[in-house]
Parts: sequence; structure tokens; C-alpha cells
Amino acid sequence: MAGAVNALRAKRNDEGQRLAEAKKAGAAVDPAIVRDLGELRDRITTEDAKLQEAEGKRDALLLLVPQIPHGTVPVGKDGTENVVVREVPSTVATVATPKPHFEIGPALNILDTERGAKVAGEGFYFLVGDGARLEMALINFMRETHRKAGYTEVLPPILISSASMTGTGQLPKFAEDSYKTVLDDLWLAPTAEVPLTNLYRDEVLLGTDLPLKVMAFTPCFRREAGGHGVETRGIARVHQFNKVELVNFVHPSRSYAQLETLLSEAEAIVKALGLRYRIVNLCTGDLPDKAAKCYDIELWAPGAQRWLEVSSVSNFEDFQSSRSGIRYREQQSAKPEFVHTLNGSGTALPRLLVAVLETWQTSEGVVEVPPVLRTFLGGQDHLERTPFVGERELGRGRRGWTTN
RNA sequence: GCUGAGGUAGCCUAGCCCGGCAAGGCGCCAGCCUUGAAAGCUGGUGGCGGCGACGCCACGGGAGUUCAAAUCUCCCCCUCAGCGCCA
Repeated sequence: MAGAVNALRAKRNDEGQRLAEAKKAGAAVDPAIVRDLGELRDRITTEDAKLQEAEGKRDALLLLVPQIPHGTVPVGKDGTENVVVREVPSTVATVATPKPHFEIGPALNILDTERGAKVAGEGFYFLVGDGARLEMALINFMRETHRKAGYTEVLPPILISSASMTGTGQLPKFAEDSYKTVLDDLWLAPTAEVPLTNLYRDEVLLGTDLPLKVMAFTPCFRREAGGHGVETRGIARVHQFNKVELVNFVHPSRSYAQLETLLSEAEAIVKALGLRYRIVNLCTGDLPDKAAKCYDIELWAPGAQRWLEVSSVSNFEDFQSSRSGIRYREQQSAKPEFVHTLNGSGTALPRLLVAVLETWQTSEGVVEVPPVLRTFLGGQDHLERTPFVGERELGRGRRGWTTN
């Protein structure tokens, strides 16, 4: 079909050229030829319209085709058949009856979900005082760790065009999972993966650029439609959270070796914090459509008695690069080929914060600061309670009316 | 947001007024030359299809006029300058 239109166009170009030359030579223009060419144009227009329509349908379908899982992905129907690759115990002595973060946080007044709901609604919260400082310390510890591992830090846009959302696979399938602005065609990034991967959209990288490692700390926004119940208690599942994201652009022949490296880079964070964690190889039934292979890092929250996913480390092969036109060329004469894109959270707050609070509590109302974070908290070795504020806190914070 | 000027190959630029195969430079690659290098010379250097000769597509994006559009018309996007607004 494409070939037929091509041939018609070839004829038009050829005849048109002859007409131009004849005209230049001063010959009279034969009206019959002009009429024939007009008819030819109309045929091209109608044939091309058919072709465009067919190609449009094909492309829309192709966007829905999932990535084929890698051979090392276990076959399974859902999350229950994921394979735990390894589990690493905490290096911190646990208290007899650890409390969940949603009790520790309010007791120290470093976490305020009630006022979060007041200001923005269900699924939003405030970190206050040392809660905010601990989160920033975690972020800065991660940024420094990854910078030393060779990452270039980026502060990206977090409002994202539809084209970029399509390039990384958020659209068309997951539109209802993201927030969209009303007056503009802009989406709130659900993850820094979107701006970071689209950094080099529609570009050809040099073979010597690879592997290219970029990271970004950003807020992330997710509607989490339908996700309510016991799992949403506290801040393990919220609409806005911070995350340090790692993205790699890799030569296809090295992407699976790089996946292991990326996993170890994300793992280094939770290990340094002394947390109990496990690595899970997602089975075919639980694997996201865009990923060819994906490891989850899950943290143990001793207070809530739950595993919390803090990182997904994935190889997308050319799923994203083909949608977003990210290619590389080995040498000038070579054709450009699609790179492989990988990404991993390195890692997501606030679940990391949850695990730190629950793991590092030493006794009633006391949370120690993990040693690796102390330089980021002015040398402080435990969290201070934030003074309670306002009438609603009477009776909790041992404050009262002024008495003079 | 307003006014004006712009968007041409990896980069820089000509062509646009006046429609008829996108010219040149830089950079890069290869070859020649050279003890080696530089310089110089020759060739190559957008995408898709084809084993290939070759063909089609491509001048920010889209629509239109025309036998024929980088060139004319309309809509949109982006960049820059000035003005306005603003953390």
C-alpha cells in the first residue's frame, strides 16, 4: 500500500519536472497534461488518506503492546508468585513491641496527617520539625551517595506534556492514575522517570556517551484511585511524595549487566541505613507492561508489620526509547539504534522514612538517627519532639493558657 | 499577555520578496600525501524502503492554494529582543 502511493508520487514528481523543463524552454503548456496531473494529485490524496488512516490505527495499537519479558523473569499469574531473590536482616536491635510510624509520628509531632487532609485532602500530610529535617537528610544522603556512584544530578520540570507522558508509557494506558492541569495540556509527573527519560527524546546519542546515568530528586504525584483501607493508614500510600530517581541510558548488549549494577546502587541506600529488606524478582503476571524485567526492593516496617516497596528497578529495553526516539550511533557510518533505558527509585520517600522511624525507635518515644544521616542533621543523634501548636493540642503538649 | 524579529541537515548560514531537484562553510569520518602529525587534496556525512541501480520523505508542526511549495495563504508550537506582569 505504501509502495503504491510511493509510485504515484514518483510519477507526479517526474511528470512535473518535465513540465517545468518544457515551460523553461518556452514551449506551450499542453492543458491535457495539466489536467492529467491534477487527476493524479487527487488520486494521491485519496490513496494517501487511506494509508494515513491505516497507519494511525496500527500505531495506536502498537502503543498498547507490552514489552516481552526477559528469559530470567519467573512465570507466574500475580504478585503471590514473585520470587524473593534475597532477604537481608536489619543491623539495628529491635525493641520488644515496635510501634507503627502513624503512632510514633504524631507522638513526636513530626507527622501531621490530620492537617494534611484539611489542607489538601485524604492522602496528603505534613512533615514537621525533625520529621521534615529527617526527610531532607535522607534525600541529601541519597543524592550524595548516587553522585559518588557517577550520576549527573538534574532538577527537571515536573509538569509534563502529553508527548513526554506517552514517550515513557504513562499514556495512553494510565491517564487516570495521574493528575492533569485544567487550563493546559500538562500533567503532574507521577515520577521523575518521565522528565529524566524524555531529557534525550528525539535525539541521537554518541556510542561513547553510554552508559549515561542521570538522577533527580522530585516530588511525585499519583491519584491512587481506589486505593483505600488498612494499607493507606499512615503515609505508606499517599498522593504526593518525594523520590530520588535513577535513570540509565545503556547500550542494548549491556543492559542486563547494568540492571544488576542499578539494583546494587539502590540497594546501597537501604543497606547503609541498617534496614531489613528483601529483593523481589517480579513474575510475568506482576511485571508492568513496559518492563522486560523488574526487581522490587521492599523494606520491612516492624511497627506496621508489613513489607513496603521503596524501589522498582527495571529494564525497559527499547520500550521507552522506541516511543520517545532515543537512539545512539556507534560510529558515523552506522545507523542509529535504540538505546535501552533502565530506571530505579533510589529510593522513594516516605516509605523509607516509615521504615527508618519504625526500625530506629529505641524505646518509648525515642527515635535514634542512623549514623550515616547525622552529618545531614547537624550531628544530631536522635529526633526532637516538635512543640504542639494551638488550642486543639491542649492536653497533649502540656501547654496551657497564659496565666498572668 | 502585547509588539517585533526569527526557526533550513550535528553546528553556522544562503535560498523566501519573484513557486520548478536545498547551495556553501564548520565539525566529524575515510582515503591520498607524510617517519608521525598538521596543512593540503579527494570522497563521505538527515530519515524510510530496496541486495542493488534507485525511489520516496524531510526546511519547527498542521491545513490550504497550485501540475508543482523551504518559497504564497491560514492556524498552532517554540526561540530571541523590547514592553507588561510576577516568586
